[in-house]
Amino acid sequence: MGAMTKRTARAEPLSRERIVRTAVELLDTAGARKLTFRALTERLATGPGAIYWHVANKDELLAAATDTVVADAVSVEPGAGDSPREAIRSVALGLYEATEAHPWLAAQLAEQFARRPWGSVAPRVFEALGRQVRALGVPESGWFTATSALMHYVFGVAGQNAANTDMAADLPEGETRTEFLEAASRAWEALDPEAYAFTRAVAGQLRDHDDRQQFLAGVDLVLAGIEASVPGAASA
Amino acid sequence: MGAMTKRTARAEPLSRERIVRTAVELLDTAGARKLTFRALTERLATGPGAIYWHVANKDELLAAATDTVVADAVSVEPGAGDSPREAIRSVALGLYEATEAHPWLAAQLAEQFARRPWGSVAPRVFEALGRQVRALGVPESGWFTATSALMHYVFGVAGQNAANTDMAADLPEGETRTEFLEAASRAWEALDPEAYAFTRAVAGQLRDHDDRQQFLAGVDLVLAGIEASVPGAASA
DNA sequence: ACCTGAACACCGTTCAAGT
DNA sequence: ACCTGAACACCGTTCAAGT
Repeated sequence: MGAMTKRTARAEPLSRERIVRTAVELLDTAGARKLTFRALTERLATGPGAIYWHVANKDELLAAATDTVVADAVSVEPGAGDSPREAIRSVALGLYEATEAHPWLAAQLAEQFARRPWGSVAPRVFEALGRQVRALGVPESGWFTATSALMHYVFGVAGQNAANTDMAADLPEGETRTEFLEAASRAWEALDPEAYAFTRAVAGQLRDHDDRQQFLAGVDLVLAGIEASVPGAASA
Repeated sequence: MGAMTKRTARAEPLSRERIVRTAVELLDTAGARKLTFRALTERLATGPGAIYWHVANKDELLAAATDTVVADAVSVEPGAGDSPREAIRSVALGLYEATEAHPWLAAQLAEQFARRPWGSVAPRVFEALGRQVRALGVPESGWFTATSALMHYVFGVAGQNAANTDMAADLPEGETRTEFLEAASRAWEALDPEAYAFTRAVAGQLRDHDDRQQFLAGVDLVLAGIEASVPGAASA
């Protein structure tokens, strides 16, 4: 219509922060595979060169996007009256919910943590979980092992559960989580009875489980293992 | 030299199996980012169309490559005299070592398991770990939770440790694992003393830990949590 | 049934040139 | 200091055509 053809909000000047924010939006709405510099330049109404002035490359952009979201998820302070155990559950749940809200996050968490453990993402998660591990009474020599185990569990599960949401936006469409689990469960039931006796026996649990409840059950399980290493404590 | 210019072994005809095997070789030697259809056609001395006749697309090729390697890693039967606990450790260690030998594997495991849990990779791992979980005496209602927790831990750690090897082939070169941990540890020590008190305190453990030993310590920790849910058993 | 290879529709990244 | 946008060197995938 008329002289103004650009439909993008243009008041805000380009900045690293705005680029990262737009990247997160694009990741959330279109999926990881659709985050391209082309799509970004279109949304921001600039050229690729402008983006490269603020951001070194795509890897750095993904790292920054991941960091923003994780910082947000971890920033929720546990309630003052919470036991360490409750605090760990709430930190873990916060990360779990972040991966639900941002289906691309889980894969990026794994990627970031693996490729740049010195980056900002790992310390954030490590710190949030580790403080509560310490409060649990774990001796200092066990801090690293216990916190690592917790973190790996959280990342692992979050990755698996989130991906299905991702698929809905990315691959076949209209498939709900229930249908997805239904299909997976049926596939497990169709496995060879001898070679896959255990997996077949557990197909029903795969079908009926509730993701969040299952996630917390696993956190409790790891917590039980950690608490077993606490000198004075009796098991809850 | 002379009339024979193609240096590739040509006796073997093209087949899905040969394509997958070549893909694994390429992944191992050149890294995940260098596995392209271009590189593949060159090594196999064909055109892309030939590959697409045997394999649907790149995703399927990666799935097949992952499946081969996992099948191999999991195929090692635990010793007849092993306790379930020892058997779990040896299955876990087998997967850990596979990700050490194939640095690209960890990321693919996460990917495969997330995007296609009905695929062949997940059941293989689930079955190998789950049989021992059952042998441990875990009640049936806890099989899924316990096995999932174990598997996620194994994948999580494997991912983190393997990536550094990957980086050596992929990003900056010449960096050894020790130097890598040294740098990460120093970065953790330089964090803000208030916001990152725990992470700073643990920087030394990051620097000094042995990957494999740490991995097994985590497995033991999760095992302790699982055993806490076994009715009759006393803790080891 | 199996393979060829040109072509298509994309990528991330660079860089001379502008303001 | 910040931005433009054409150009470069790639991708995965398709498909008419061959044998």
